[in-house]
Amino acid sequence: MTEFESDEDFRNLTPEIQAMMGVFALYWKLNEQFDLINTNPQLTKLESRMVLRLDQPRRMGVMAKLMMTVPSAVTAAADSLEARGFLNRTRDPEDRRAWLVQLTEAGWEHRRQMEQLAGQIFAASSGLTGDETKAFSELAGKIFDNIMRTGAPEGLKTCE
Amino acid sequence: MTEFESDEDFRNLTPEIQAMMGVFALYWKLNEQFDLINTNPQLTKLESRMVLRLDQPRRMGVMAKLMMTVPSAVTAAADSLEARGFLNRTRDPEDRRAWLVQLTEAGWEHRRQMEQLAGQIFAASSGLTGDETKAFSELAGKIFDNIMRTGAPEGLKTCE
DNA sequence: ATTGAATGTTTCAAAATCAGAAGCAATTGA
DNA sequence: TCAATTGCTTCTGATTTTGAAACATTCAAT
Repeated sequence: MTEFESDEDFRNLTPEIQAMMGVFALYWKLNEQFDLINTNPQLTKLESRMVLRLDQPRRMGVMAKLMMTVPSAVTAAADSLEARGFLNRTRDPEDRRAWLVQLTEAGWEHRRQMEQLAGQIFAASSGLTGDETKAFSELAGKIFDNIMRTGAPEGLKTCE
Repeated sequence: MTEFESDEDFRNLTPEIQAMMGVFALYWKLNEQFDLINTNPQLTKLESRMVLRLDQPRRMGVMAKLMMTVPSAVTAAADSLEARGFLNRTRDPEDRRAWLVQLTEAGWEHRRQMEQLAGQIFAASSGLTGDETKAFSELAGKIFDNIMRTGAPEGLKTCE
Protein backbone atom coordinates (compact mmCIF):
# COMPACT_ATOMS: atom_id res chain seq x y z
CA MET A 1 0.00 0.00 0.00
CA THR A 2 1.50 3.28 -1.06
CA GLU A 3 0.92 6.77 0.26
CA PHE A 4 -2.32 6.73 -1.63
CA GLU A 5 -5.25 5.41 0.40
CA SER A 6 -6.80 3.77 -2.62
CA ASP A 7 -9.60 1.58 -1.44
CA GLU A 8 -11.75 3.27 1.15
CA ASP A 9 -11.03 6.36 -0.86
CA PHE A 10 -13.29 5.35 -3.68
CA ARG A 11 -16.21 4.04 -1.72
CA ASN A 12 -17.94 7.33 -1.11
CA LEU A 13 -18.38 7.98 -4.79
CA THR A 14 -21.31 6.89 -6.93
CA PRO A 15 -20.60 4.38 -9.70
CA GLU A 16 -20.99 7.07 -12.32
CA ILE A 17 -18.49 9.33 -10.64
CA GLN A 18 -16.13 6.44 -10.17
CA ALA A 19 -16.42 5.78 -13.88
CA MET A 20 -15.71 9.41 -14.65
CA MET A 21 -12.67 9.49 -12.40
CA GLY A 22 -11.34 6.39 -14.06
CA VAL A 23 -11.87 7.88 -17.48
CA PHE A 24 -10.16 11.11 -16.51
CA ALA A 25 -7.21 9.30 -15.04
CA LEU A 26 -6.83 6.96 -17.97
CA TYR A 27 -7.08 9.86 -20.38
CA TRP A 28 -4.14 11.63 -18.82
CA LYS A 29 -2.11 8.54 -18.38
CA LEU A 30 -2.52 7.54 -22.00
CA ASN A 31 -1.59 11.01 -23.20
CA GLU A 32 1.41 11.03 -20.96
CA GLN A 33 2.57 7.70 -22.28
CA PHE A 34 2.08 8.74 -25.86
CA ASP A 35 4.16 11.80 -25.17
CA LEU A 36 6.91 9.58 -23.88
CA ILE A 37 7.12 7.46 -27.00
CA ASN A 38 6.77 10.44 -29.27
CA THR A 39 9.98 12.09 -28.24
CA ASN A 40 11.61 11.15 -31.49
CA PRO A 41 9.26 12.77 -33.91
CA GLN A 42 7.89 15.23 -31.39
CA LEU A 43 4.17 15.01 -31.95
CA THR A 44 1.46 16.74 -29.97
CA LYS A 45 -1.33 14.71 -28.44
CA LEU A 46 -3.68 15.72 -31.19
CA GLU A 47 -1.22 14.73 -33.88
CA SER A 48 -0.69 11.35 -32.26
CA ARG A 49 -4.38 10.69 -32.16
CA MET A 50 -4.68 11.78 -35.74
CA VAL A 51 -2.11 9.24 -36.84
CA LEU A 52 -4.00 6.51 -35.02
CA ARG A 53 -7.22 7.60 -36.64
CA LEU A 54 -5.77 7.50 -40.16
CA ASP A 55 -6.20 3.80 -40.73
CA GLN A 56 -7.83 4.95 -43.96
CA PRO A 57 -7.95 8.17 -45.95
CA ARG A 58 -10.38 10.63 -44.46
CA ARG A 59 -11.66 14.10 -45.02
CA MET A 60 -10.56 16.87 -42.73
CA GLY A 61 -14.09 17.49 -41.58
CA VAL A 62 -14.62 13.85 -40.71
CA MET A 63 -11.37 13.86 -38.78
CA ALA A 64 -12.57 16.86 -36.79
CA LYS A 65 -15.75 15.05 -35.90
CA LEU A 66 -13.98 11.83 -34.98
CA MET A 67 -11.47 13.65 -32.84
CA MET A 68 -14.14 15.86 -31.34
CA THR A 69 -12.38 19.05 -32.10
CA VAL A 70 -12.66 22.11 -34.25
CA PRO A 71 -11.67 22.11 -37.95
CA SER A 72 -8.95 24.67 -37.41
CA ALA A 73 -7.23 22.37 -34.94
CA VAL A 74 -7.24 19.57 -37.48
CA THR A 75 -5.75 21.89 -40.05
CA ALA A 76 -2.88 22.71 -37.73
CA ALA A 77 -2.24 19.06 -36.89
CA ALA A 78 -2.34 18.06 -40.53
CA ASP A 79 0.06 20.86 -41.46
CA SER A 80 2.52 19.63 -38.90
CA LEU A 81 2.24 15.98 -39.91
CA GLU A 82 2.52 16.92 -43.56
CA ALA A 83 5.68 18.91 -42.88
CA ARG A 84 7.18 15.80 -41.28
CA GLY A 85 6.24 13.74 -44.29
CA PHE A 86 3.75 11.62 -42.37
CA LEU A 87 0.74 12.42 -44.51
CA ASN A 88 -0.34 14.14 -47.66
CA ARG A 89 -3.44 15.90 -48.81
CA THR A 90 -5.25 15.37 -52.06
CA ARG A 91 -8.48 16.86 -53.20
CA ASP A 92 -11.42 14.55 -52.75
CA PRO A 93 -12.49 13.68 -56.30
CA GLU A 94 -16.08 13.40 -55.09
CA ASP A 95 -16.12 16.96 -53.84
CA ARG A 96 -13.19 19.08 -54.73
CA ARG A 97 -13.76 21.47 -51.85
CA ALA A 98 -12.73 18.76 -49.42
CA TRP A 99 -9.23 17.53 -48.72
CA LEU A 100 -8.62 13.84 -48.45
CA VAL A 101 -5.85 13.20 -46.00
CA GLN A 102 -3.88 9.96 -45.81
CA LEU A 103 -0.68 8.57 -44.37
CA THR A 104 2.49 8.31 -46.41
CA GLU A 105 4.65 5.25 -46.10
CA ALA A 106 6.60 6.97 -43.32
CA GLY A 107 3.31 7.77 -41.65
CA TRP A 108 2.24 4.15 -41.84
CA GLU A 109 5.50 3.05 -40.38
CA HIS A 110 5.03 5.37 -37.44
CA ARG A 111 1.41 4.31 -37.06
CA ARG A 112 2.39 0.65 -36.94
CA GLN A 113 4.82 1.39 -34.15
CA MET A 114 2.21 3.35 -32.24
CA GLU A 115 -0.40 0.67 -32.70
CA GLN A 116 1.96 -1.95 -31.42
CA LEU A 117 2.90 0.15 -28.42
CA ALA A 118 -0.70 1.10 -27.77
CA GLY A 119 -1.49 -2.36 -26.54
CA GLN A 120 1.39 -2.30 -24.11
CA ILE A 121 0.60 1.24 -23.01
CA PHE A 122 -2.98 0.35 -22.38
CA ALA A 123 -2.06 -2.77 -20.49
CA ALA A 124 0.48 -0.96 -18.35
CA SER A 125 -1.76 2.02 -17.71
CA SER A 126 -4.95 0.16 -16.99
CA GLY A 127 -3.53 -2.86 -15.23
CA LEU A 128 -6.43 -4.93 -16.54
CA THR A 129 -6.27 -8.59 -17.44
CA GLY A 130 -6.88 -9.71 -20.99
CA ASP A 131 -10.51 -10.54 -20.37
CA GLU A 132 -11.10 -7.30 -18.54
CA THR A 133 -9.48 -5.40 -21.37
CA LYS A 134 -11.75 -7.08 -23.83
CA ALA A 135 -14.82 -6.25 -21.79
CA PHE A 136 -13.67 -2.71 -21.31
CA SER A 137 -12.95 -2.14 -24.97
CA GLU A 138 -16.37 -3.45 -25.94
CA LEU A 139 -18.05 -1.03 -23.60
CA ALA A 140 -15.77 1.74 -24.79
CA GLY A 141 -16.74 0.95 -28.36
CA LYS A 142 -20.39 1.27 -27.49
CA ILE A 143 -19.73 4.56 -25.78
CA PHE A 144 -17.80 5.87 -28.73
CA ASP A 145 -20.58 4.96 -31.11
CA ASN A 146 -23.13 6.57 -28.87
CA ILE A 147 -21.19 9.79 -28.65
CA MET A 148 -20.67 9.94 -32.39
CA ARG A 149 -24.35 9.32 -32.89
CA THR A 150 -25.66 11.80 -30.38
CA GLY A 151 -23.14 14.42 -31.41
CA ALA A 152 -22.22 17.62 -29.69
CA PRO A 153 -24.15 19.56 -27.09
CA GLU A 154 -27.31 17.52 -27.34
CA GLY A 155 -28.21 14.60 -25.17
CA LEU A 156 -28.67 16.31 -21.87
CA LYS A 157 -32.04 17.80 -22.63
CA THR A 158 -33.54 15.03 -20.55
CA CYS A 159 -32.00 16.57 -17.48
CA GLU A 160 -33.92 19.82 -17.45
CA MET B 1 -27.57 5.89 -39.36
CA THR B 2 -26.15 9.37 -39.47
CA GLU B 3 -23.44 10.81 -41.65
CA PHE B 4 -20.98 8.96 -39.44
CA GLU B 5 -20.13 5.48 -40.68
CA SER B 6 -19.89 4.11 -37.20
CA ASP B 7 -19.71 0.36 -37.46
CA GLU B 8 -17.30 -0.77 -40.13
CA ASP B 9 -15.33 2.24 -39.08
CA PHE B 10 -14.26 0.72 -35.82
CA ARG B 11 -13.45 -2.75 -36.99
CA ASN B 12 -9.96 -2.03 -38.26
CA LEU B 13 -8.76 -0.98 -34.85
CA THR B 14 -7.31 -3.22 -32.19
CA PRO B 15 -9.30 -3.62 -28.97
CA GLU B 16 -6.83 -1.46 -27.10
CA ILE B 17 -7.10 1.36 -29.59
CA GLN B 18 -10.85 1.04 -29.58
CA ALA B 19 -10.74 1.39 -25.83
CA MET B 20 -8.55 4.44 -26.10
CA MET B 21 -10.81 6.06 -28.64
CA GLY B 22 -13.77 5.46 -26.40
CA VAL B 23 -11.95 6.95 -23.46
CA PHE B 24 -10.91 10.00 -25.43
CA ALA B 25 -14.42 10.56 -26.72
CA LEU B 26 -16.01 10.10 -23.33
CA TYR B 27 -13.52 12.43 -21.76
CA TRP B 28 -14.47 15.27 -24.05
CA LYS B 29 -18.12 14.60 -23.88
CA LEU B 30 -18.11 14.61 -20.11
CA ASN B 31 -16.14 17.82 -19.98
CA GLU B 32 -18.46 19.43 -22.43
CA GLN B 33 -21.49 18.43 -20.43
CA PHE B 34 -19.99 19.67 -17.21
CA ASP B 35 -19.31 22.98 -18.87
CA LEU B 36 -22.95 23.16 -19.85
CA ILE B 37 -24.28 22.70 -16.34
CA ASN B 38 -21.69 24.97 -14.81
CA THR B 39 -22.90 28.12 -16.46
CA ASN B 40 -24.35 29.38 -13.23
CA PRO B 41 -21.34 29.45 -11.02
CA GLN B 42 -18.88 29.46 -13.89
CA LEU B 43 -16.38 26.80 -12.91
CA THR B 44 -13.53 25.51 -14.99
CA LYS B 45 -13.20 21.80 -15.65
CA LEU B 46 -10.53 21.48 -13.03
CA GLU B 47 -12.62 23.27 -10.43
CA SER B 48 -15.59 21.04 -11.16
CA ARG B 49 -13.49 17.96 -10.71
CA MET B 50 -12.08 19.35 -7.54
CA VAL B 51 -15.56 19.78 -6.07
CA LEU B 52 -16.38 16.19 -6.95
CA ARG B 53 -13.19 15.01 -5.33
CA LEU B 54 -13.85 16.85 -2.08
CA ASP B 55 -16.12 14.27 -0.55
CA GLN B 56 -13.79 14.64 2.41
CA PRO B 57 -11.15 17.16 3.50
CA ARG B 58 -7.90 16.68 1.67
CA ARG B 59 -4.48 18.16 1.42
CA MET B 60 -3.55 20.18 -1.60
CA GLY B 61 -0.83 17.77 -2.56
CA VAL B 62 -3.17 14.82 -2.37
CA MET B 63 -5.64 16.67 -4.55
CA ALA B 64 -2.94 17.27 -7.13
CA LYS B 65 -2.12 13.58 -7.19
CA LEU B 66 -5.76 12.52 -7.40
CA MET B 67 -6.48 14.97 -10.17
CA MET B 68 -3.23 14.14 -11.94
CA THR B 69 -2.07 17.66 -12.20
CA VAL B 70 0.56 19.97 -10.87
CA PRO B 71 0.32 21.59 -7.41
CA SER B 72 0.20 25.09 -8.82
CA ALA B 73 -2.91 24.23 -10.80
CA VAL B 74 -4.60 23.03 -7.63
CA THR B 75 -3.67 26.25 -5.90
CA ALA B 76 -5.35 28.26 -8.64
CA ALA B 77 -8.48 26.14 -8.56
CA ALA B 78 -8.70 26.31 -4.79
CA ASP B 79 -8.26 30.09 -4.86
CA SER B 80 -11.15 30.42 -7.24
CA LEU B 81 -13.41 28.07 -5.30
CA GLU B 82 -12.50 29.79 -2.06
CA ALA B 83 -13.37 33.18 -3.54
CA ARG B 84 -16.79 31.83 -4.41
CA GLY B 85 -17.26 30.54 -0.92
CA PHE B 86 -17.25 26.90 -1.96
CA LEU B 87 -14.34 25.81 0.17
CA ASN B 88 -11.97 26.94 2.86
CA ARG B 89 -8.43 26.17 3.81
CA THR B 90 -7.12 25.32 7.24
CA ARG B 91 -3.68 24.26 8.25
CA ASP B 92 -3.36 20.55 8.69
CA PRO B 93 -2.78 20.06 12.43
CA GLU B 94 -0.67 17.01 11.67
CA ASP B 95 1.76 18.97 9.55
CA ARG B 96 1.36 22.69 9.56
CA ARG B 97 3.12 23.12 6.25
CA ALA B 98 0.14 21.53 4.53
CA TRP B 99 -3.25 23.07 3.86
CA LEU B 100 -6.33 21.02 4.48
CA VAL B 101 -9.02 21.98 2.06
CA GLN B 102 -12.71 21.22 2.51
CA LEU B 103 -16.09 22.23 1.18
CA THR B 104 -18.23 24.83 2.89
CA GLU B 105 -21.96 24.27 3.16
CA ALA B 106 -22.42 26.12 -0.13
CA GLY B 107 -19.76 23.88 -1.62
CA TRP B 108 -21.56 20.79 -0.41
CA GLU B 109 -24.81 22.02 -1.85
CA HIS B 110 -23.16 22.49 -5.22
CA ARG B 111 -21.47 19.13 -4.97
CA ARG B 112 -24.76 17.39 -4.26
CA GLN B 113 -26.24 18.93 -7.37
CA MET B 114 -23.25 17.91 -9.45
CA GLU B 115 -23.30 14.40 -8.09
CA GLN B 116 -26.92 14.05 -8.96
CA LEU B 117 -26.41 15.41 -12.45
CA ALA B 118 -23.31 13.30 -12.98
CA GLY B 119 -25.38 10.18 -13.17
CA GLN B 120 -27.60 11.65 -15.82
CA ILE B 121 -24.67 13.08 -17.72
CA PHE B 122 -22.89 9.78 -17.71
CA ALA B 123 -25.95 7.91 -18.83
CA ALA B 124 -26.67 10.36 -21.64
CA SER B 125 -23.06 10.51 -22.78
CA SER B 126 -22.27 6.84 -22.63
CA GLY B 127 -25.60 5.44 -23.71
CA LEU B 128 -24.95 2.37 -21.57
CA THR B 129 -27.58 0.38 -19.76
CA GLY B 130 -27.56 0.14 -16.00
CA ASP B 131 -25.73 -3.16 -15.96
CA GLU B 132 -23.22 -1.99 -18.49
CA THR B 133 -22.63 1.14 -16.47
CA LYS B 134 -22.00 -0.93 -13.40
CA ALA B 135 -19.54 -3.14 -15.24
CA PHE B 136 -17.84 -0.15 -16.77
CA SER B 137 -17.49 1.70 -13.50
CA GLU B 138 -15.98 -1.34 -11.82
CA LEU B 139 -13.36 -1.61 -14.51
CA ALA B 140 -12.81 2.14 -14.38
CA GLY B 141 -12.31 1.89 -10.64
CA LYS B 142 -9.65 -0.77 -11.12
CA ILE B 143 -7.95 1.37 -13.71
CA PHE B 144 -8.00 4.39 -11.44
CA ASP B 145 -6.47 2.44 -8.61
CA ASN B 146 -3.81 1.04 -10.87
CA ILE B 147 -2.86 4.45 -12.17
CA MET B 148 -2.68 5.91 -8.69
CA ARG B 149 -0.56 3.00 -7.62
CA THR B 150 1.84 3.00 -10.54
CA GLY B 151 2.13 6.77 -10.51
CA ALA B 152 3.48 9.09 -13.10
CA PRO B 153 5.91 8.37 -15.90
CA GLU B 154 6.70 4.85 -14.81
CA GLY B 155 5.04 1.72 -16.03
CA LEU B 156 6.19 1.58 -19.58
CA LYS B 157 9.68 0.44 -18.90
CA THR B 158 8.64 -3.00 -20.07
CA CYS B 159 8.34 -1.68 -23.59
CA GLU B 160 11.94 -0.86 -24.25
C1' DA C 1 18.95 24.78 20.68
C1' DT C 2 20.80 25.28 15.87
C1' DT C 3 21.75 24.22 11.47
C1' DG C 4 20.87 22.20 6.93
C1' DA C 5 18.12 19.38 4.11
C1' DA C 6 13.58 18.05 2.78
C1' DT C 7 8.65 18.85 2.19
C1' DG C 8 4.08 21.29 1.17
C1' DT C 9 2.42 25.05 -0.97
C1' DT C 10 2.30 29.41 -3.52
C1' DT C 11 3.71 32.94 -6.98
C1' DC C 12 4.67 34.31 -11.32
C1' DA C 13 5.72 34.27 -16.04
C1' DA C 14 6.33 31.60 -20.21
C1' DA C 15 4.41 28.04 -23.18
C1' DA C 16 1.11 25.13 -25.13
C1' DT C 17 -3.67 24.57 -26.40
C1' DC C 18 -8.08 25.93 -27.95
C1' DA C 19 -11.99 28.33 -29.84
C1' DG C 20 -14.13 31.51 -33.01
C1' DA C 21 -14.60 34.93 -36.58
C1' DA C 22 -13.50 36.09 -41.06
C1' DG C 23 -11.91 34.61 -45.54
C1' DC C 24 -11.28 31.72 -49.74
C1' DA C 25 -12.51 28.16 -53.02
C1' DA C 26 -15.59 24.75 -54.82
C1' DT C 27 -20.31 23.18 -55.17
C1' DT C 28 -25.26 23.34 -55.46
C1' DG C 29 -29.64 24.85 -57.05
C1' DA C 30 -32.36 28.10 -59.05
C1' DT D 1 -24.85 33.05 -63.85
C1' DC D 2 -25.89 34.35 -59.29
C1' DA D 3 -26.71 33.63 -54.43
C1' DA D 4 -26.42 30.43 -50.73
C1' DT D 5 -23.98 26.62 -48.77
C1' DT D 6 -20.20 23.73 -47.61
C1' DG D 7 -15.27 22.43 -46.59
C1' DC D 8 -11.27 24.04 -45.19
C1' DT D 9 -7.80 27.56 -43.76
C1' DT D 10 -5.86 31.78 -41.47
C1' DC D 11 -5.34 34.50 -37.83
C1' DT D 12 -5.97 36.34 -33.34
C1' DG D 13 -7.24 36.44 -28.60
C1' DA D 14 -8.41 33.75 -24.63
C1' DT D 15 -7.95 30.02 -21.63
C1' DT D 16 -5.18 26.34 -19.63
C1' DT D 17 -1.09 24.22 -18.37
C1' DT D 18 3.48 24.02 -16.96
C1' DG D 19 7.91 24.84 -14.45
C1' DA D 20 11.15 27.39 -11.89
C1' DA D 21 11.86 30.00 -7.98
C1' DA D 22 10.35 31.47 -3.41
C1' DC D 23 8.49 30.83 1.22
C1' DA D 24 7.24 28.54 5.47
C1' DT D 25 7.28 24.51 8.19
C1' DT D 26 9.15 20.22 9.62
C1' DC D 27 12.69 16.82 10.41
C1' DA D 28 17.21 14.92 11.51
C1' DA D 29 21.51 15.43 13.22
C1' DT D 30 24.35 17.55 15.80
